[in-house]
Amino acid sequence: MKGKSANMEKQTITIYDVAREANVSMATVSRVVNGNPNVKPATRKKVLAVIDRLDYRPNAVARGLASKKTTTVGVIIPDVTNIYFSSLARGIDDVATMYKYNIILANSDENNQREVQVLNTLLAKQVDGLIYMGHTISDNLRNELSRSKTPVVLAGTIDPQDDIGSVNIDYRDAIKDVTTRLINNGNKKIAFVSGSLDQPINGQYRLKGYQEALDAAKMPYDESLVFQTEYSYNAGLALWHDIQATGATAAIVSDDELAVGVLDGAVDAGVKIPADFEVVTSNNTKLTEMIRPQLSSIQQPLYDIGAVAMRLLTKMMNKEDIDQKTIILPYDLVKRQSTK
Amino acid sequence: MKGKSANMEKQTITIYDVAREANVSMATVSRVVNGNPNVKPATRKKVLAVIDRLDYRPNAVARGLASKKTTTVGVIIPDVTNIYFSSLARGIDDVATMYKYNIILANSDENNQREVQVLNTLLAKQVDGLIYMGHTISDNLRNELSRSKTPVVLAGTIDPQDDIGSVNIDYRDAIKDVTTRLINNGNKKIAFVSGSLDQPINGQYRLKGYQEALDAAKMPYDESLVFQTEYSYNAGLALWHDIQATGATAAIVSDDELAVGVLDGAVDAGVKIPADFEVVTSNNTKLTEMIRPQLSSIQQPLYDIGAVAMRLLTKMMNKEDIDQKTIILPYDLVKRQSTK
DNA sequence: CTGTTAGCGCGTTCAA
DNA sequence: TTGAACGCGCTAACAG
Repeated sequence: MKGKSANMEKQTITIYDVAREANVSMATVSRVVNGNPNVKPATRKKVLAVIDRLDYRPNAVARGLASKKTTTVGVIIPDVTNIYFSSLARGIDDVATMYKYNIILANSDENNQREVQVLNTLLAKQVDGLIYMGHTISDNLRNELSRSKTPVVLAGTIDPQDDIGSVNIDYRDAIKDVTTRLINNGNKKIAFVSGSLDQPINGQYRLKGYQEALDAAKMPYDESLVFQTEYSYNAGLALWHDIQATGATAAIVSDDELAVGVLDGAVDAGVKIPADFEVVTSNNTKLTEMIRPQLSSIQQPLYDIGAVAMRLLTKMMNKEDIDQKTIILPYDLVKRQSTK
Repeated sequence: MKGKSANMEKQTITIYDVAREANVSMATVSRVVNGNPNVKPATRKKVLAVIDRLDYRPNAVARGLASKKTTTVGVIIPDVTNIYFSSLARGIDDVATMYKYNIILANSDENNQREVQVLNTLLAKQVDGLIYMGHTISDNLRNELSRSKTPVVLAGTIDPQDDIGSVNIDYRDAIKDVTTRLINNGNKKIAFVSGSLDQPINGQYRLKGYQEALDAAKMPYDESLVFQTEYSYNAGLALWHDIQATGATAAIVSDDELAVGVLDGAVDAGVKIPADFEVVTSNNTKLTEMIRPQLSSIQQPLYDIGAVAMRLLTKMMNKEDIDQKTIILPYDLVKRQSTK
C-alpha cells in the first residue's frame, strides 16, 4: 500500500504536506501557524494560501506532545445541574475561551473517590491547570493535588489550610450581615439552615458569622436553631415543620433551592411572609426572583468568581507572579419580599 | 546538564523508566498498561509493581498521538447555566465516564460563528466524537460537520434534514397532546408561546402539533394567539399583558423559565390559576415544582436524552452498526396545579 | 529569514 | 512471550 493510494481511509494532511506544496520546510510552516514574526511576508502569504487550499488544521495532540502544553484545563464540578456551580462554570469557560483554553468538565458528585479518580485522568490528559469546585476538599484529594505540579485554583470553595489559590466571597461576613439585619428587624429566634457543618464553608465560616452577630447583639446561641441538611428543595420543604417547632421567626439558608423549600413549606402552611416569618438565602440565583414571595438574598458574584478563578489560573499556568492567591470578591445583600 | 541531575525541573517518568527498572522492554510495559493478554503473569506482576512504585501515569497525549484516539468527546452547549441543557450534559457526562471518555464542554450561546469556531478547535484537539445541543443547526455548521469524519450526535436538538444521529422526544405529539387536553378542559382560546418559529423545533414541530390538535377539534387557528419570544423569565413576565389581551384562557409554553414568567405575570395580576387561566410548560425541570401554583408540564427525560445520545455516540466511535440513528424517547404529561 | 535535526511518550508491527 | 525499531504530527533549538 505505497504509491497506490487506493485506500483513502483517512488522509489527514499534516504540516509536511503543506511544507511540500509550498516549497518550504515544515519549520517555516510551523512558524506561520504559530504567528512567529520571523517569516518573510511573501512566504507567509504563500504558506497561508496552501494552508487554506489544503484545509490544513494543526493537530493539537501532536502539538501538545511536542510543546508539553495542551491549552486545556480540567474542571471538577460537583454537579453541572446545580445552578450555583454551573454559574461558576460559565464564568470559567468564558475566560478560558478568552485565553484560548478549553475546559474538560467532570462531575464528581462530591464523592472523594470519584474526585481523586477524575483528578488522575485529568492529569493523565496533561491538562495545563485545574479548577476545583466542591464543598469539602478531603485530605486524600489535597495529597494528590499537592504532589502534582499542575496549578490549581479553587472556585467558590474554601480550603481551611489555605495553601491553594482560591476565589470566594467572605462567607462569614455575609452571614453576619444578614443575621444582624434580621436581629434589627426584631427577630429573637433565628434559624440557621445549611449543609453539613463538617464542610468548612458552613461550620467554620457561615456559622461563625451567625454566632458573631448573635454575640454582638448579646443574644444567646441556641444549637437547636441550627439545622444541617442536604441542599435540595425537598429537604427544605420537609424541614419547615422542625423549624417552626423551635419558635423561630426567621431563617438564614445557605442554598437557594433549600431556601425555596423552606419558604414553600411556610407558605403551604399558611404562614405570612415576611410578616410572621422571614427568610434569607445565600446565592441569589434566578430562582430567587421567580418564586413568590421573592427571596431576599446574599448576592454572590458567581459568574465572576468563576471568571476570576480562571484568570488566576492563567497567571499561574503562565508562571506570572501572583500578588494575591487567595481572592475575596465583594458580596451584596438584595432585599426582596421575604424580609421586612 | 547531563549526569548531574541538579535541575529537578519536572522529572516526568515515562514508559522507558518503568521498562528499565523492570528489566523489560517498553513494549512489554505498554502491553501490561493496555491489558494485552500476551504477557507472562510473572512479568506482568513485576511490571505492575514498578509502575506502582514509580507512580507511573501514562501520558494520554502521547497515547493519543500514537493511537489516534483521545477518549475525549466535544460537547457544544448553548449555555451550561440553562438547566434544560445542563440536565442533558449530566446524562452525557455520566455515560461518557462509564465508557472511559471525557467531555470538553464549550458554550456557544447559540451563536453560529462561535459554534463553527468551537467546532474547529474541538476537531483540532482530535476529539473522537461530538455532541451538539442547540436550537437551530445552521447550514454553515452542517457543512463543517459533514465534511469532518468525526461522528456527531444531536441531543435534544432537531435536524430537519435528519442526516445526523439524534436523540429527542416527539415534540409535535407532545404539544398536540397538551393542546387536546386544554381543549377538553373547555378552553376556546389557547395561546402558544415559544421561542422563534424559525427554529425547526418550534416552527416545524411544536406549532404543527398545536395546529393538528386544533384541527382535530374543529377549532380555528388564530395567529394572534401565537407568541414568539426569548426563553427567559422576564420575557414571560412581560408577555402576560399581551396574552391576556387576546382573551386566551390557557397557554402552552415551550420553556420552563418562560412559563414561570407567564404564570407570575398572571398571578401578580390577580388572575386565578387554574380557574381563570391554565398554563402548561414543556421541560418539567425542578422549577416546575418549586413555584406556586406548581406547573403542569410535559415531562421530557432530559437526563436520558443526554445519556442515550452519548451511548449512541460510543457506538458510532466504535464503528458498530447503528440500527437506529434517529432516536425518539417517550414523554409524559405531569399534571400539577396550573391546569384543571 | 529559513532549513535540519532531534526529540515529545507511546502504540504497534515484525522478528526473534 | 518478548524486544527492536519505526512513526504519530509537531515544536524547538541550532545552524546557516
